[in-house]
Amino acid sequence: MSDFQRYKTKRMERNPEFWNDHEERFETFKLGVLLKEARVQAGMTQKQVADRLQTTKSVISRMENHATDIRLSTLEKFAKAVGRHIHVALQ
Amino acid sequence: MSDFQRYKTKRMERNPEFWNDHEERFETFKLGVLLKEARVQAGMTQKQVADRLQTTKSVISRMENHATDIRLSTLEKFAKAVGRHIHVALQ
DNA sequence: CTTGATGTTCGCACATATGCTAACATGACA
DNA sequence: TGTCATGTTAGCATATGTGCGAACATCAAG
Repeated sequence: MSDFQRYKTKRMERNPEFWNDHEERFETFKLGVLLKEARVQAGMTQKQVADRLQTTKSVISRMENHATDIRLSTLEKFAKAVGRHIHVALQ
Repeated sequence: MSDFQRYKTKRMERNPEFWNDHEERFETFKLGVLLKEARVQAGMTQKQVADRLQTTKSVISRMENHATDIRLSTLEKFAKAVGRHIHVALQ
């Protein structure tokens, strides 16, 4: 089971109406999964990423889980911290 | 000359120190150009895009020119208005 | 059972993107 | 010359993302 499926199942238990029509939240959640995958693939803990960004682990956790939206600059910072860079395209 | 070159030249005249070390602004400006290109290719005016988003043309102009940062949700709205969708990747 | 590492969530203060109006510049066109 | 369409910019109010500390849950190691 994917991380996304796992999350969705867990989320549904607590708050069934969450997924009804919030396409945007859905999209941004997928981004959170993307962030986590990038971090894990870099072999880093949330605290390690946080230290590189001179912030705290709670900030990183929120980005990977709760965030309903995010600024491009924040995304870019995270990407750099895990040794990547973001690519944005309109297609 | 590209839109970017034109802008840079014009911007330099007014505010030479602008480009010294603001990589982030630089990046987000390139995004502005991307937005404008997408809109023009869609054959739409700023007002037409604004109407689809139920906002004003000044908002669109700022996105294409001044914006130093932007939310993913805002980017997505713009993309939809010009008949596209955004693609974000960490590579 | 205790301890440390890791991750999650909440509440608050603060920074800043966003939405709007108004004013202005420019170019096309009658 | 006057008018309209288009685009830019500034100022303000508002919405919301971000940074932080504190409390908590889980799990592995001792």
